[in-house]
Amino acid sequence: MATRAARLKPSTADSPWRPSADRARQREIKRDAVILAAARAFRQRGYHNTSVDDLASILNVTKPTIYHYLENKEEILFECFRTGLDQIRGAFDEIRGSQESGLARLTAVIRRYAQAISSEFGWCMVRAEDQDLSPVMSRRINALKKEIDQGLRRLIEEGIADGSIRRCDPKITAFALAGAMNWIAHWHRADAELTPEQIADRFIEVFVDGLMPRSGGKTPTR
Amino acid sequence: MATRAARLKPSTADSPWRPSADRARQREIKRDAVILAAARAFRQRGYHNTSVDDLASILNVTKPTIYHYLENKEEILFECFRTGLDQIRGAFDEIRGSQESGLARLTAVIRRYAQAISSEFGWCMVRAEDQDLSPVMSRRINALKKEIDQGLRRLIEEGIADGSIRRCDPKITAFALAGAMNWIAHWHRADAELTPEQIADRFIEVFVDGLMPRSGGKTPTR
DNA sequence: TAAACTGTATACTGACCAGTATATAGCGTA
DNA sequence: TACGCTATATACTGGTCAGTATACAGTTTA
Repeated sequence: MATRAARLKPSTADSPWRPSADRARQREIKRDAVILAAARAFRQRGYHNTSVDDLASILNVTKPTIYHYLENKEEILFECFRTGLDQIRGAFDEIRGSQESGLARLTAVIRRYAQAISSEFGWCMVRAEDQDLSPVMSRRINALKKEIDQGLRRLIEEGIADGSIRRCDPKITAFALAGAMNWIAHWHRADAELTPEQIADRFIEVFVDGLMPRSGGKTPTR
Repeated sequence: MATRAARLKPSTADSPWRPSADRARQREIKRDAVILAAARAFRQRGYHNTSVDDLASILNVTKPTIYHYLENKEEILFECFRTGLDQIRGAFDEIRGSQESGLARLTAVIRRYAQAISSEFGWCMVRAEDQDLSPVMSRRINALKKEIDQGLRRLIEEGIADGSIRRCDPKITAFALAGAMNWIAHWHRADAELTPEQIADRFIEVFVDGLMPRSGGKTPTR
């Protein structure tokens, strides 16, 4: 957006967009730095226990500098949220057009999902409260959340249709899956013994095979 | 505690403990009313977005009255948390001494767990942040949470030992179960189409049977 | 009836904090 | 060099809110 504005500005220099683009790039880098620092601080101390002054001091600047890059505190939270959520959306993008079974595609999404939730932005994604956001932001966030939920449900439905997933209630199953994964943000820390990949693999085992012993062999997905 | 203090106080009336006990009872009732109102308000608007003045006005009293029954805001949150958590502990108490299989006991706990999480106190239980609590309270809460987690793990281990549960990682499986259930607090509302019992039953189906179709018949637990 | 205790209110304090008004230094452009 | 734009700072404002000092009314106890 800043980049586009810079390009639209008339310029007579022989390399018109070079310096502007560079500045815009700098701006973006700094803005991202604020968002990352915020995500870390929010995860560690909570949204309400982190003041904008705190963020500024973490970044060795003062408050007005933060406000130079982002409208208000809510927008910071929103951007943290969105960054995390985009990773999960990416998981769905990756399997788009895949010819694999519904179950195989679902497990692929689960792996990426677990990674996103374990990231620095996981906490914001999971704990960003409706109540802390204006109605407008709240609607935007809920729309994004809904998209993820629908994506999970659709995969489950497709799995049922192609026979790779047992007949079940797609809605509740999607809730159970999302809940288990979102909860990772509560207990996983970078120094943990299990990597996000390992967690994902074991979750997949639990969900795919179920708790009851099977008479047959192992699942074909592993 | 107030009751005990009242009983210890020397009294010469012919029915010495009657009025005191009555007062203590009144006090308890009012204290509980504060906690319930707080749980509802916190769930609806969040802890930080609910002021003690708000609680007071919901209860048609003023702030000092609230402080007459509870030390500070943190204690209110803690009591909300504990009330919810006690319900889950009750689930474990109920199966104590049961002769059923590990899997059967686990599903029994899940049913009660789902109910507790769907209660008015579910939100507080799940969303009470470490960061909003003093180190002392935080430790107390984490000890209680750990107790639940250990309880789940033990049931899973016992199920594996008695053959009712497939061999799996008890720790991660307990996390997956707890996560799925705790997440109920995020999406379930009293007016939902599914009752907590129905949710629990479908969760059990998902976790027990797994996503992959089984060659054999249905699970014996249903 | 007097003293002590209990429950509740009014009115205040001190801290915190989101957001802003304004100044300024440096850089790009003419 | 002069102008304007960008990035950053200092210093302030207005509002919120947890928690408290104090008063008082009703009830129990002596």
